Amino acid sequence: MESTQQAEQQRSAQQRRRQLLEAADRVVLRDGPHASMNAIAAEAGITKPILYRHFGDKGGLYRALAKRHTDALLAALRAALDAPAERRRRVEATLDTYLAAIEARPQVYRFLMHPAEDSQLPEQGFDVGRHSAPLLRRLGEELATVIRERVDLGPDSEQLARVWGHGIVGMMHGAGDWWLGERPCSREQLVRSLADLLWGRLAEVDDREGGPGF
Amino acid sequence: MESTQQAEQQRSAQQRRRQLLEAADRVVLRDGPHASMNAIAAEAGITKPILYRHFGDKGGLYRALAKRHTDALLAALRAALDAPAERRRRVEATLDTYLAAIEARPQVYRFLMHPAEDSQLPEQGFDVGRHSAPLLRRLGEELATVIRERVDLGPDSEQLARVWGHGIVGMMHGAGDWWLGERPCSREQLVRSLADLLWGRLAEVDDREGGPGF
DNA sequence: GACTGTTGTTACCGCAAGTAACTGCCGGAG
DNA sequence: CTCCGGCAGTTACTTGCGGTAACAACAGTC
Repeated sequence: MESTQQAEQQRSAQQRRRQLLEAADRVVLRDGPHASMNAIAAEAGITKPILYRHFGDKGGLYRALAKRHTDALLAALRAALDAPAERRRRVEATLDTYLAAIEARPQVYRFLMHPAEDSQLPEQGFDVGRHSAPLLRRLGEELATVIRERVDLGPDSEQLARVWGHGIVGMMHGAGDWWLGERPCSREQLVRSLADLLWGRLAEVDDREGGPGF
Repeated sequence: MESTQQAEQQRSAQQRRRQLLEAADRVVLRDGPHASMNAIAAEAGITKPILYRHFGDKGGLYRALAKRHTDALLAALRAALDAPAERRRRVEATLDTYLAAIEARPQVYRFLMHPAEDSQLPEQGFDVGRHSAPLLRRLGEELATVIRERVDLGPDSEQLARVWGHGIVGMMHGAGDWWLGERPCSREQLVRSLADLLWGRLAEVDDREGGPGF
């Protein structure tokens, strides 16, 4: 016991931080986003104040935790997004990568989508329109960049690319969340349906005969 | 008679409940979703236990509060969705109605998007894929119904309509949230850009010459 | 050996959710 | 008139969590 304790003590602060993050990860993935600091500290074999010395407050710990997972997922998505294939294939690969990730580790997904919890000091009123998780914001910007670089949108391409980036990410998120909860179809089918939507099938298909309004 | 007495009591209880909800509304819209039960009770001129007698727990109060606003917004959106106009106009009107609503009352928006708070007993692990606010779920289903009824999608129209419903709602939500936070363009422009996206412009536009991957 | 920084502890504060137990009131029964 | 059951409302409490202050051991340094 003492030897391992001493060995642990001699490690650098960075390594300690990683250790703590891994312990926090285990607890959060087991108990959900409402895991208490006490529980995390206990899992790490220490007590609360040490966590606070390393991460400031709970928001800091959660932000650090979220950053790890976000970076990992973003790297995977970047790979799918940058693959040398035609556009439709890239879009499908990216959708599938995202959906496979949230399907494989739904607890991570649930944690990542928690919008910053508190972290809101009483400023004035409260910050509006910052519901989305940082992951979605980063993803939207990333996709906007890719669109801007790869697609020729004519004038206003800057604005248009950003709108589309966040819109497509939102579509992926919304459909993915619903799908993960109800599992109404296979992943391949979902990917194809969403790609079809983006490919304008909504505009092409006919109205039903006898529908109201016509 | 007992029945009339009970009816009167129920009626007054209903009125009281509405009064309390209105007070809660004021506090939540002033202080944000972290308003304390004490504060709400004080605003209503009473004390905590009465709130608990009426709503069970905080989740119950918040659910009742959210239902009011969700119903109101859904009614407005249904009107836009059912208007007798061509499809593109209906889509734009619906998008604009939603965006105008979140623009006009961002605090309501912020409150509605809070995903059910806790309310999760430790079953096994924790419920996966239920991040989205009830509003978004209901909206997605609503839109799916409209699509299914009005558009001829061939086989698998059931699944396809639901995927598209939730996907489009997610797109609206994601882009709307980002737009509300950064205000990068006018509402009209946002509406048009999103409608363009849905109308397949992404599939139509050309790649940039010299891009990677080709 | 005293001086200082790191790493850890215990014990506490403040605050919010939720509850138990009491009080005052009103309308009907004897 | 009096007594009594039920309902609105209160005070005062428990529990649990985020966050912090103050203290305790141990390392290396002069």
